[in-house]
Amino acid sequence: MQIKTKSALETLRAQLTSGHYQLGARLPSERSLCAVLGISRSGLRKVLSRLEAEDLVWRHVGKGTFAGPRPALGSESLRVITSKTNPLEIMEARLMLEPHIAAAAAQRASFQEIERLALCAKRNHEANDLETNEKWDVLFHETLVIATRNSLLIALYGGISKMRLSEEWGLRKQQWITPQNWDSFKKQHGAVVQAVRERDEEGAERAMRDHLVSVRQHIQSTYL
Amino acid sequence: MQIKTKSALETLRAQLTSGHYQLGARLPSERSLCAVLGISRSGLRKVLSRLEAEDLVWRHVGKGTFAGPRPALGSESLRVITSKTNPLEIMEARLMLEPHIAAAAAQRASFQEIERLALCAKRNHEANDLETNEKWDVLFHETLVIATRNSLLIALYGGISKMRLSEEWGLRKQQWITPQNWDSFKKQHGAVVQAVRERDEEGAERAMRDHLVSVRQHIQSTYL
DNA sequence: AATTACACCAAAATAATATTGGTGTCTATT
DNA sequence: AATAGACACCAATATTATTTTGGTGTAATT
Repeated sequence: MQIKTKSALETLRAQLTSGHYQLGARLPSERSLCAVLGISRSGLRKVLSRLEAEDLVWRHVGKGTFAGPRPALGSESLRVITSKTNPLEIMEARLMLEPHIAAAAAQRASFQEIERLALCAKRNHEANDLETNEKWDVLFHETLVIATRNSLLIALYGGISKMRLSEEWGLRKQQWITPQNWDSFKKQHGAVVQAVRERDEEGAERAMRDHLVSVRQHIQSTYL
Repeated sequence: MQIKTKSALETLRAQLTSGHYQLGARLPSERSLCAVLGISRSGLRKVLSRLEAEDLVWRHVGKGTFAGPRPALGSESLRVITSKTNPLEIMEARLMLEPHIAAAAAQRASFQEIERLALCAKRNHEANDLETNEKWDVLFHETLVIATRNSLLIALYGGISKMRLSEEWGLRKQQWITPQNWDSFKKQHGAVVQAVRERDEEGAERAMRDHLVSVRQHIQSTYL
């Protein structure tokens, strides 16, 4: 490496470590930065590659060069996720969230929401095709999360709902739904509704966990 | 209402109830639909307003008119949520998710991820301004969720992260961050890292819950 | 009095353009 | 021979412009 590019490297590294560029801040584009430093773009790119290896910057086509380590998260949209996730991942996420959601709902649900919950469970069981069944089931769990009054939770859960209503998901469900578990799911929904109605937070949490564990079990048995 | 518009109303209603338009399907634009039905746009809009009141269609500017009831969830973007939520809501959501995330991470984190975790905790404590501190803290928790290997969880947590990095949030944080708890937060992060390193799922879960409960307590004390 | 025709608005989708990092080649310099 | 520079081109992304959509009001028409 020549003296010119070497001095440029040290200049940049000094600026990055000294806080001249804040964490996450965007550096000038390569085309303008190489002019400022008085070196060619090829030379600058070697410098940047090295700084990237040191986790002092990270780069992305079309975006630019940024100070700090590469953020591994937040870049992917939900659509991209749909293709990468699988039913077991979804169940893991639901098992983390929904029992607590049920508990919070038991604490805060309005009378109207409880009735709506019961209606969803009823329609879900009455449904005579899988698509309608799934729609009411999704609505059941959505109603529950809405009852928590937590707008962030509601927004987050929207991601799960969208995924469940996606087409790829629908095709998969019929593999593990059978007349036997159809009936046990009905009982489990009923248990959740009753616990919420009685403001029994622990009971709602337990009933929801039982339900989701049961669902996961059926998925696992058909997938493994 | 004249006979022409009345017949148009019934035509549309028949198509909507008979399944000519599937649930969620998009109807032609008003400008083309009124031509097809042979009525004026003003007349068509009255018809559509009535159908909307009957929950047979729902409309949105720039999008179009759709068959079925208006979807209650998932329509709001994260930016909208940011204005409606508050620190306590965020902490409730984090308390639901992150202890379980920590447990899963303790089970699956790679060696590299554990080192990165330790680095984030270190940089977080070294930071001498609140903004940098918060950024490393967010990175810490993001690394943890990435270590779960669950792409859905990762996507969902992205919503929480974005909210924490929003400007409104940053202004609030300095109200509850003090030199005293600065140090206790450091110890709590260290406890999480150590538990993950020892593959102690229960310990990681407990350490994370302790940490978040502590954070929530500081928020509550300054807000109430 | 109801309907139509028309003009305009803001939200949203779509299309077009510009910018950015990534890559290779050829020339000039050392 | 080896390195640095200048250039052209690419694909991903951002930015800007344009078009389309439902929403609203007013005047003319029937």
